[in-house]
Amino acid sequence: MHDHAATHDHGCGGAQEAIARAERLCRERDLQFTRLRRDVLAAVAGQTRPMGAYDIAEALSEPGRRVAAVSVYRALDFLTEHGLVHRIASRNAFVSCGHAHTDGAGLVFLICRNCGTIDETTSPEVEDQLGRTLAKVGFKPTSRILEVEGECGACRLRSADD
Amino acid sequence: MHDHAATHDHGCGGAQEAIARAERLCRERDLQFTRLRRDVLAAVAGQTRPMGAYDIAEALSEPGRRVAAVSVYRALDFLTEHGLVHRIASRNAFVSCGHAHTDGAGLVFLICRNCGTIDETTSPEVEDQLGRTLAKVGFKPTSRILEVEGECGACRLRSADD
DNA sequence: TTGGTGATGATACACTGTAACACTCGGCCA
DNA sequence: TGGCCGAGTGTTACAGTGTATCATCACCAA
Repeated sequence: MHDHAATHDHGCGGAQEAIARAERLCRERDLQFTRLRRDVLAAVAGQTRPMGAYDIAEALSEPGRRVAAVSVYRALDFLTEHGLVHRIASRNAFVSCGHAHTDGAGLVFLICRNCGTIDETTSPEVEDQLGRTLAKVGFKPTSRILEVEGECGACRLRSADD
Repeated sequence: MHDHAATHDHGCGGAQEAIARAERLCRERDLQFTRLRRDVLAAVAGQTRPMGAYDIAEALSEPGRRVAAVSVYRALDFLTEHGLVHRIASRNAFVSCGHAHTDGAGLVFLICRNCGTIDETTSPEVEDQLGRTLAKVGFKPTSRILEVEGECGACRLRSADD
């Protein structure tokens, strides 16, 4: 397959997998994977675009059940804390984690200006250089966010077709 | 002095310099550096921590003059557009640009968890590796944000003193 | 049973950002 | 001179994002 490690494994099919991984992780760590948390994860994992907390709340609400945004935020706190979803700071929105990795280190988010999808990769080289740069200025990192906006591969091909 | 290129030149003294640079830039590009824009820049440049738009509005308001947040946002739009201040996405806040560079490319923001100050550097090496990584996955970048949270050099020394 | 803990529901609120409209001020042109 | 136009600003209202607080429920342990 393609030569880049991390690509869309969100998108409909990805939701099943994301939930399976979450269940496994919660069993291992003795955490509660409740219905709300599962539903929030499913909603986020069913999209290739980032969802706002209020979007999620609306998506989960139905005639019989009203899910308030605050509940969604709590579920998202849980999910982000355990690396199952990520927050996209530049969009105030959330995406499900496409990786199987445990710690959220070294992630790069690729946000397409055209189609809005978010892809996620890691780059040890970037990580490495960044670590070196930080060491040089005497800064001890605990977390970092790296978000790139631009045009994704699919959209570039599509616009080349014109 | 220290071996890292970019360090605090905000902080009180930096405000004068930031304004001087802004005036120069606006003259060059035939832009209006109005009182409001100058005051907003001064407020931001007088701090080493990021300021929220509402903080700025409050700081500029006095008995005789009420500055509404929306006015501050407009001034900030202008200032960010021309690279005079930067928005810190992870904090919904703004800092004045410590560099003399023109385009906002390759910036790294260092946010201290302890004292809250924000430092700014650039790293061609990180930039370079990131470009390579993006090329590999076929993503064409237009802008990026890179924000690192952790402990700054000053705070590390201070905590080592204990 | 009682008490504690973690998750959820519900309301209210604080903070962040934008839309829409009116007004002023300066420059420009008839 | 007078009128027009555009940029900047003031003002109000509102949309979107996130948190504080308290009540309730389920579950487990003493």
